[in-house]
Amino acid sequence: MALEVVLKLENSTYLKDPQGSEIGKKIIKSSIVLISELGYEHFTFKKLAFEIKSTEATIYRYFENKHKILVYIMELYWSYIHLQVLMAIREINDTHKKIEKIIDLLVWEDNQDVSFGGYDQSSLYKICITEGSKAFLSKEVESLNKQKLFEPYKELVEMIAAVFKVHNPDFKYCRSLASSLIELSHFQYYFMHHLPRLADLPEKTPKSLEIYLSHIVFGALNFR
Amino acid sequence: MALEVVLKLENSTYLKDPQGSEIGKKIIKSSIVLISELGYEHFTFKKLAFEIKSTEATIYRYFENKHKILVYIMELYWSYIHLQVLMAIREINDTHKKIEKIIDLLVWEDNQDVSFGGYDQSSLYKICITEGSKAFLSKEVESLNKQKLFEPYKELVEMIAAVFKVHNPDFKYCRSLASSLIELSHFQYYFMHHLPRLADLPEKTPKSLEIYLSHIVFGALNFR
DNA sequence: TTTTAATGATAGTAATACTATCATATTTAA
DNA sequence: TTAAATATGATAGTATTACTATCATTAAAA
Repeated sequence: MALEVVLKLENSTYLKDPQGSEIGKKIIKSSIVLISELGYEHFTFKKLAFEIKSTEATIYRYFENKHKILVYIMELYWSYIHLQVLMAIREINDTHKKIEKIIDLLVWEDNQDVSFGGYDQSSLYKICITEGSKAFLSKEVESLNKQKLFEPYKELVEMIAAVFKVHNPDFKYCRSLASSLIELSHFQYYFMHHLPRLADLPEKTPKSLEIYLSHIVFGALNFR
Repeated sequence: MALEVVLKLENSTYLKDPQGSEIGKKIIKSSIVLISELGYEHFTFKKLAFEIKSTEATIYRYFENKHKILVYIMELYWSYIHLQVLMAIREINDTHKKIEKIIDLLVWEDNQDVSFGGYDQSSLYKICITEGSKAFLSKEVESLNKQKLFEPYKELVEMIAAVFKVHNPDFKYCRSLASSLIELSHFQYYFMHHLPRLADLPEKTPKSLEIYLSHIVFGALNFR
């Protein structure tokens, strides 16, 4: 299956819509590869300009600064997961199975078979694991938040929380559990690969991470 | 109660031990205040030098770069929590109560009454909430890890994991649960204050966060 | 009291994160 | 078809950052 998906982001993450031009698309594609290779801190507009065979000036016409590019990429990720989850759980009736599916979609295999905007899937996953939280852990949160930059994250959390709510209407922390699930799926993946003494997932398989996350989610939902 | 605690860190976080001189202590104290005020990204050696009425050159004799200062501060935090937990749970026999105490110590009230090294407690907490994960989410992890820079975090996780293991010897993810607990205590605190739609803790009280974390931990430990 | 170590003062460099300007190419609209 | 608008390229320049290096001065230790 090769499904083409194009997600349109509507907010002030960018100055000029990168989806609207060839060079804009190259900016996003190359940013994803570069940030995952160099790490966010070592990623610069100069390196990106060289990569897309253009100039810094051009990039600045699309994005105010590199942080906005990171936020844009994370918005792509959140919207993408949102869409994937929506499509996948539609046909499932059992909430337990829905939740298992959500966990499955949050933990990516190396071979993601759904192409999406032509972006490098494994680079995108690397970024959301290692750089994702840097999108909102900054002094500028309040201002970025006012500009609705984290809307896709919030919508994803609310959608997952709604599934939790159906599973257990008495559970009071559905949103917290949803955001915890998303963050933990990244952090535990990172720990199992880079700081293994902070986790007990020696096999380093997506499956073992999914089992751990299931314990967390169903443990909390079925508590008491 | 005013308890004086001095923690000695033994590794290559620093070039010259900041605890060994007045100016060294000022570097740490002011870094804690400055990073919490400006955020890690806007914190520079120049601003720090101005604050301690010294020069950049002097700071470079203590720390290679600002990232090492952040790691040093996080090591202080992890060691401090470790010590607090050790002292607190010694006299508790019931593992359930031990775990509740751990959660209590991870979530700080505004008025921490235990002075520790003369550092500003609320600034230290702010840093570990907002900047903490930046200490290890970097391309340099592997190298920093080889230099044993995350040892205090690992020891804290292993200590908490040991308590979980006594509570439920069959639970297979004690380390992951411990690191999850620590990270979630920071992230959910951050969400409840800055991105409230990602959490359901409208009261924004330490207590409500502790209750949520208890659900996660005991939910997972008592699962099935 | 002499050596050693710590700090201060100063200078300099390469890279980063921008801002600004003008020319040129391309697209669109009158 | 031509004029106007828009997008990009080329280039330059600035303030700040993240260092490295050197030498003088001061304080502490032998």
